[in-house]
Amino acid sequence: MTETRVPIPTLERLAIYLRVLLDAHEAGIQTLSSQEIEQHSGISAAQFRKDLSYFGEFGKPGVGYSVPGLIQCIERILRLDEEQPILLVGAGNIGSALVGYPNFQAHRLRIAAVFDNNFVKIGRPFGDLVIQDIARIKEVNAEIGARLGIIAVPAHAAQEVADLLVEAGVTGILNFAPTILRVPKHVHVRNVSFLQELAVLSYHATEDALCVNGQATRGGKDGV
Amino acid sequence: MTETRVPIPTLERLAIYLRVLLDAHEAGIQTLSSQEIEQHSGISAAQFRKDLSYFGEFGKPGVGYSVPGLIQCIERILRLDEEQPILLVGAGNIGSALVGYPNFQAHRLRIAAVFDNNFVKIGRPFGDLVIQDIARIKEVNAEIGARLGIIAVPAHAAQEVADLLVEAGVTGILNFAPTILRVPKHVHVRNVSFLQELAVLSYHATEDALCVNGQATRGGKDGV
DNA sequence: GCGAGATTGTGAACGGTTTCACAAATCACG
DNA sequence: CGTGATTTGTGAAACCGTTCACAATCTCGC
Repeated sequence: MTETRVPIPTLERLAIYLRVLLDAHEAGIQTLSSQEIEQHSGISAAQFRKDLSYFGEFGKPGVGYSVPGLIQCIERILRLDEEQPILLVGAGNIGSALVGYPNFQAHRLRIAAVFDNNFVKIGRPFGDLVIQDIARIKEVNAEIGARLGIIAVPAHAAQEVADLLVEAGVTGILNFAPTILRVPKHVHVRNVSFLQELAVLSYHATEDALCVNGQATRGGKDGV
Repeated sequence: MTETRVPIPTLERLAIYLRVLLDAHEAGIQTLSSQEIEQHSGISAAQFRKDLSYFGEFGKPGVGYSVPGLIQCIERILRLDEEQPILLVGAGNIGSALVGYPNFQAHRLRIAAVFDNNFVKIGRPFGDLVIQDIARIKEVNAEIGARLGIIAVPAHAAQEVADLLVEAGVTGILNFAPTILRVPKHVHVRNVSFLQELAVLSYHATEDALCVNGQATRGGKDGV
């Protein structure tokens, strides 16, 4: 284990391994080999071992990995070993789906507060929470101390919300708005774009490669 | 432009360029250089040009790219130039957010039918649609002819739904359930996992590298 | 206690994407 | 029409992540 920076894909897979391990744990399985993890995760055994090697040595040669042990380790790595409060901004459809999302709990992720700028919504209940005024976000997070925030507002408001989240002390933002966010260097952003995902699928869904080369260039005329 | 397979990351970025171009178009801008696209998308100019080069030549040296022209080309590439019907399975929170998602329209993506297996829900309105029995999905899609499907059901039901979608003729699946789906080779799956995204952010949100090496291996004892 | 069998951790090879750098193309303007 | 400034498209180089292959480690049964 050399002191390299951990690749993002590795971190993403870590969350997958964790899910597999939690399932196995629930099923009462005590030990799993990298081979078996491959079967359950679809990720190659070699990849799994390499991923873990960034963080240390967690298995026993000839045996495999202790399920409860590895769960603990991965949770520690991902900082999911203690409750991780999250600020949600945007009490619309997506926000609603998120507060109702049942799987957060198992990973100790908890939406600790919801904000919106719509005066009609402020004060109304939202899941177990009450919608608060976005203007008070900094003040509220002084209590909560959340480092994670979710942006579930329309694109045109997203940058402003991002600025507020950063000011409130958030260093990780999950962004559902289809916009590029400008944030300070120490803040991490991950974008979730349904459109992007569907666009990629749309491309693949039709296999005939209808190339549009020459035409395309000519199409440019109307713009110049 | 050689006849290479297009990298997935390129396709993902194509959707981003398209968004930037649509914004520019709305603002009345007629021409954009790769440099300007970089400014608006956060993706390097060289990357942009390389991405487009997989599909042909769309720009004019010394000038840049015609905004309306390039919009058309990218839409054609991504098969977003004509309406793309989508089957949604799962009339829960996430499904609800999706039918209410306003940005699909601009990309000609349309959720054409919603399915669920809950008898209480079947027949009820859902957005502009009526929830239909999942058992009839194949029959219904014989009419619609959708090639894209969205899985927004609990993890334990996801594989079964995937099988039904494939049988109904879908070749691209957007999966919101936290499970690995097994599908035939010709079917493409893209997973959206809030947990995974938040886990990655959670890792980065705390910068102190608390390594847990030796301990971890020992922690394994309780499992073996 | 020892040999057979299993599985890990990791350096090295590989393959694919991104970045670089520059020739070719286009336009503006005198 | 020719020169200079601009920008594209793309081969080559650099970079990064994945796959491979094997020595080191551990367990089990005799």
